[in-house]
Amino acid sequence: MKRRTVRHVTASDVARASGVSAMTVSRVFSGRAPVGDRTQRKVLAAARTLGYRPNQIAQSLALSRTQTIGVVVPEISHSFFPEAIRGIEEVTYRAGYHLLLMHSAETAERERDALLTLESKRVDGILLSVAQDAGPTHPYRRVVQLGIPLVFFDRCVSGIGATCVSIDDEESARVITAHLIGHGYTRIAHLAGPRSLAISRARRAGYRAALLGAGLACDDALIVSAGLHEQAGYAAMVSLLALPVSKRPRAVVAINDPAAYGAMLAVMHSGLRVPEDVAVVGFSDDLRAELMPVPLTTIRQPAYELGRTAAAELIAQIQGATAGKKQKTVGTELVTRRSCGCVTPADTESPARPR
Amino acid sequence: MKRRTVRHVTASDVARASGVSAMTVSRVFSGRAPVGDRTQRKVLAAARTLGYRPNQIAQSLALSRTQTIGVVVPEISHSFFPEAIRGIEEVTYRAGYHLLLMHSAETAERERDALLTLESKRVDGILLSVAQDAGPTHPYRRVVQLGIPLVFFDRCVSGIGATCVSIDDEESARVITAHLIGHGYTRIAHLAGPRSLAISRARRAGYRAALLGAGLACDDALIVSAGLHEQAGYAAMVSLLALPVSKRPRAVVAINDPAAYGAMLAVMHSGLRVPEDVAVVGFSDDLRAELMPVPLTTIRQPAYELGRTAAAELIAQIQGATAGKKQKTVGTELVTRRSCGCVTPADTESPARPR
DNA sequence: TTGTACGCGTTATCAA
DNA sequence: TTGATAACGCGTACAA
Repeated sequence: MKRRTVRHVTASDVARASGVSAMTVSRVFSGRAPVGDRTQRKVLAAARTLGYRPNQIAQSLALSRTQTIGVVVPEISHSFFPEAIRGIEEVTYRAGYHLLLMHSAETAERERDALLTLESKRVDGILLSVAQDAGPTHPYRRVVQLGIPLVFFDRCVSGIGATCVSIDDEESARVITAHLIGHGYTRIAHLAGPRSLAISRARRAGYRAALLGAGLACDDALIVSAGLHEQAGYAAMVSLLALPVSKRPRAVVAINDPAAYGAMLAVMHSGLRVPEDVAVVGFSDDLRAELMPVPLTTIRQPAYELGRTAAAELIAQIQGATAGKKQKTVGTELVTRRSCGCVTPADTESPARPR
Repeated sequence: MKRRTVRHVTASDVARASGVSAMTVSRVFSGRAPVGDRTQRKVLAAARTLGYRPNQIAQSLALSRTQTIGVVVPEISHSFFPEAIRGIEEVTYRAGYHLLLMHSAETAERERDALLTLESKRVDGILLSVAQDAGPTHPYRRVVQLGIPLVFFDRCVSGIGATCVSIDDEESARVITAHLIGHGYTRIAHLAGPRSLAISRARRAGYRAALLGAGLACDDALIVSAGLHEQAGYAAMVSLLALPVSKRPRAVVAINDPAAYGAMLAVMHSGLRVPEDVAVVGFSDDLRAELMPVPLTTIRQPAYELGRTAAAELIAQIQGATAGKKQKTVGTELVTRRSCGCVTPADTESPARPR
């Protein structure tokens, strides 16, 4: 005959049991008020026997503070985001904040929904990575105007006064493209991401900058619009392979690792070899990069570090720091493996040791 | 001169602006009460111009319901959990619940902490996967006694009256071991997990059952205690390879995929081949299984499905269903790849098509 | 159909 | 050092 409705012990219960007022109980638990030594012991004893835990919902209402941070991600299981979330959690946990995790599923509608919900739930701040098909209207602006601290991570929107923590996409794309150029490639294609995403535009710009900086022509026929996934990379590569042999690229800079993987498969399925016939490089260094049929040369995105940085920045803003830089970047690293054809076999012959 | 403290629009503000009482505003937004047609329009108009959103903290306090579910996971970025969380999110989102994500980092202390916090935050229910070094005291019992619905997923604790959703570890381990036996292996080792985990015990039991069921001896020297990670698998395999050649196993059943990966590397680093000299099979089918130096034969754990099932079960309990089965299992699948030496090369020569 | 009074559990404020 | 009271923003119960 269990009662269904949970009956929780309140401060008044503890107060009654220990012969003081509810206010004193509150003081004991909040810690920041003078309480008599004996009183304190009495209260704590009563609280222990009754199993009292302060009701954080009531606290939140009274204090207008929830100690909770909303995290909005476009994907949950793409390896980048779990890592970033781990970084976020690491920092927020230490600072005494908890995470409300929302999933936008790459859609503008669910992202908007998530923000409104987080507003209703009165989170103290929001960390957000923009959905791929974020629409034209910006629900972010409302958040900023309400005065809710907002920090974008990885995928940002500029011009609305929110801080952005990301890698330097343009510079990183320039570096990896220049790496190919430095090893003698000249006909280099780019599997570009959706134009709606700032990272797509930045990476494309870096790709162009590298070509132009090396005095190479930038042939628009070699820039193919793709999505962010394997299938899209596969399809885009197929279309590049359909070009006349003389126009066919000898190397490909993919928008990210999954797209690079798709491209790699397309090359192999067409009977060509990576990197001998077509070199492929990615962007992300997700878990699988090292284990692909041909280990992938890519840009390592420090997802964990990025999450930490974004979280630290948000907490600083919540705690009233005068908003610092609007743009923070965390460093990336070029990871050279076999797929770019720039390494001697000996370097990568034996499988990596466990890490 | 922005004010730092967020000033939110309340129901009273809307009431004043539309010439009704706060109660009527509440009725309009909760939907379940008779409200005059004209009144409704007035209220909605005022709410829109003012940008009113109900304060869910206040709602929660009044209703003793937060529409929030706590999710406690021991690891965030191990590929299994992101997938499971995605399944959980899918179901809870549709049912109008939100997720408070807590990370126990495989420690009993942080797990306990997480549960107390979730209690304080008055979540409507909790989904939990047990930490590896969960101590002897069970903080779960308190949760159950308080009447907070609790459902374990993947890693469970029995005997405290909470439902458990998991795969049938014992049966799955039996199946994959039997698969090896069916292909002629007789000296089969097991890289076992920590005894403290129920899944470790179950998988070990399945391994034994397969051997005994086939009339094979179960040699304790071939059961090596390992952890759940690459390094542990590597070390355990090294110790097996140090056995006299006649006692050395021809096949290894690892507790999970990371351990199998470590074992595979150990075999290769010792100059032997997988599967020709030592066959290796795993358990999990994480993302990397397909892409390992030798593609890994393993048990596919439907993490997504498991998350969905656990979430659905929890919501049913929250909504007052008489607690159903205490134990639910979701099906697994044997995924045969090259590492077990049971497949002809032709089957796996070309890389998989994109999925 | 609408409004008033009160409670949810806590904290800030002021008085003792 | 401690207690009484009001307030946080909303919903239930009842009255109008």
